[in-house]
Amino acid sequence: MNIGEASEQSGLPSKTIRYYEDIGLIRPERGGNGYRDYAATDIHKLRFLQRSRGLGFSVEECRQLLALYEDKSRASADVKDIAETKLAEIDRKIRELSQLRRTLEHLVHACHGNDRPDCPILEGLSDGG
Amino acid sequence: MNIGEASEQSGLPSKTIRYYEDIGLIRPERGGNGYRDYAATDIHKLRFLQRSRGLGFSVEECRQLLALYEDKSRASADVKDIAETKLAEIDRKIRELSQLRRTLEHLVHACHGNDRPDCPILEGLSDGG
DNA sequence: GCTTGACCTTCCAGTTGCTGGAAGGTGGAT
DNA sequence: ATCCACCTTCCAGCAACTGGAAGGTCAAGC
Repeated sequence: MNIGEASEQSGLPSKTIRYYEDIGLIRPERGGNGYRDYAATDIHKLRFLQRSRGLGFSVEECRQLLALYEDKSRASADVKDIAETKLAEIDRKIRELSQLRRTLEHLVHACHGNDRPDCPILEGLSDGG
Repeated sequence: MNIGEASEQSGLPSKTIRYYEDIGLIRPERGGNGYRDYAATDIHKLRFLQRSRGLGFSVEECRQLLALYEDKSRASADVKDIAETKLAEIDRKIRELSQLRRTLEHLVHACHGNDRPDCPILEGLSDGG
């Protein structure tokens, strides 16, 4: 599969896919013509990258997450720690998104027309939960 | 409140806080000595920025989100559209995080010791939940 | 009152993570 | 053979910080 279709399948621009190869996140085969050739697992990894990057994980964190799928990493013991740290982080992100959602919804529905500069909803903004 | 305490309260490095001022996201007062002076609402905004940035929203998106708390924006009609778009986006992010969580947990608990290069869990990686 | 040290200021350079564009090769269709 | 859409590398620029230099501020202690 060429990079164009890989781009479509993963939702990532070709440019970004090449960049991810530059920094060693993926290693597609090359055809006789020099074109990159993406296998199914490459596409899975790319989609995974597309998602986790969009969810606020850094490229290095994504590298760790991807490493969890590599055998040598999965064999290692401290990788479980990494995974559990990531799980906790994901839980926190989910909580924060839920809070953000509540705040936003409240703001849209309840605060319409209120023009005080220090709207009480602002108070709830940072309370997390 | 000086920038150091604002940094502690918000979880953002002072550098980042100054940067956010540079690009016009916040406008703290200045004391007679030239020091930035952060009010409670500034802290709320900073914490909000810390969170929404960490959740994968771009600075420009954060600017839009912050604008929802400004009166002129709240009065406008199409801002409700922005808010609803953001709500949908947040819902999507929550779903993706939940899927990422399931995948990760499954991988940690169920795939231990499996050293096939194309572990079937990889298949589930991109299926979104 | 003078020094010490922790804070603050601006400015400028470097890093990360892309993103766009130039210059040129490949490959199927007419 | 020529077209056009694809691919390649390389290099430059942008977004969002991040670090460090050079210097001002302020409360504490001698």
